[in-house]
Amino acid sequence: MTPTRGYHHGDLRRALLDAAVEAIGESGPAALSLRDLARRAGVSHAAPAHHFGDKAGLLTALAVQGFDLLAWTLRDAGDDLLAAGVAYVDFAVRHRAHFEVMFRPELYRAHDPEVRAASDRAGGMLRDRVAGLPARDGGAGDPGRDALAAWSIVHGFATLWLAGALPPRVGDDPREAARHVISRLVE
Amino acid sequence: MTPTRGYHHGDLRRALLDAAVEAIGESGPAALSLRDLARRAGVSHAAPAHHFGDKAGLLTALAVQGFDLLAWTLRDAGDDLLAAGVAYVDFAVRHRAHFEVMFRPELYRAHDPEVRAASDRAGGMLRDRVAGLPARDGGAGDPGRDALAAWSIVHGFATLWLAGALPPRVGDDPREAARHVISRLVE
DNA sequence: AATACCATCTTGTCAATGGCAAGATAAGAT
DNA sequence: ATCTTATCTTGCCATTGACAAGATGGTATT
Repeated sequence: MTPTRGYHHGDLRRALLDAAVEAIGESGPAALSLRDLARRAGVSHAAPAHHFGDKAGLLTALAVQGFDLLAWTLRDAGDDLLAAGVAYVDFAVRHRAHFEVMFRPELYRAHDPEVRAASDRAGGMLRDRVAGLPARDGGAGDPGRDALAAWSIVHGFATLWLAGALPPRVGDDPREAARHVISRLVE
Repeated sequence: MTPTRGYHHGDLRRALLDAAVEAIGESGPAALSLRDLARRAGVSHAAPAHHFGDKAGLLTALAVQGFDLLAWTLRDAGDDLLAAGVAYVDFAVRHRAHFEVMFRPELYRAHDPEVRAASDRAGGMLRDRVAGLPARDGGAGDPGRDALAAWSIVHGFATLWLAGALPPRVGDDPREAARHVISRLVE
């Protein structure tokens, strides 16, 4: 697969990020070990430091990747808020490792300009979808409040799903379950 | 304060849990160190093991404590769903350390019977409050769906608040902001 | 082509941590 | 008074994150 033969790996940065996604998927971000990533990539224990500085540096890169992925996912989901909400939940489930890091700012450098930029891009996508919401019956729909409510409900559902906190009744299809929950807000 | 003079601490278990709440409040659950807790309590580095076995054991005890606290908080908030929702968010902010552990099952033994029992008690409180929801206009309000939507929105808002992910616009009063968000669902 | 330069990766080391084992101390039970 | 048990300590080991110093190989300059 990877043409890694020589002294130089060739694409170690990407390999380490991929390994991190795999490792976090297995044991969560708290149990992540740089030395384990190095072993998975077949390099020495100090190789990751060169590319990311320290563990927070690696997770910062992962967070940037995650926010970008989320922005693209929301863009591709189209203009409909329900569809965007389902896509948000689907992203959390399919890219669990990224999602779990993104919203745990104590694990990485959340003030990093790249993180801010990518995070703003994703946030903008979500806000744009909320703007299409019909004003609620009787009241003037405050877009800020609506966006916050929409973000909260999809983020909460995704988080509870990932935490395994939901009762079995909810089923095993996150998209289907998310549709039901979100439609309670936007119907 | 604590009569700890002798060889035996007297109430080490409680002291360690208190220290854990303090430490997690400072640096999050991932950075928690048993040895640091031992230092804070003024005992040797191996003392915690006797009471909790290992780190997961200590966090399991903390999760039980947290779910019980949450159940009491919801009970005291009264029957109104809006009030219960605000209380949920308020709990997350005021008992941040407990909350952060409770919904991170990979950190502790989530299948522990004591955890299950306490978690069920808290969940029951929330469901009882949702049962009082008026059926939504036109459709038959499915209580399961309503409960899931209500839980999702308050949990999501609380999580985003704690993560510092919300824009400054939202203000600095979580109860006030939560009231606005939740009323978008229950109005 | 020879040299200098620099990014990449390795080896070696240190302090801190989690966990285990064995022992010391105190408190209560018989 | 002795036995038993719970509680806490000391000592130890493997693992980890971080740092320092060195090895390797590609790239630019002349």
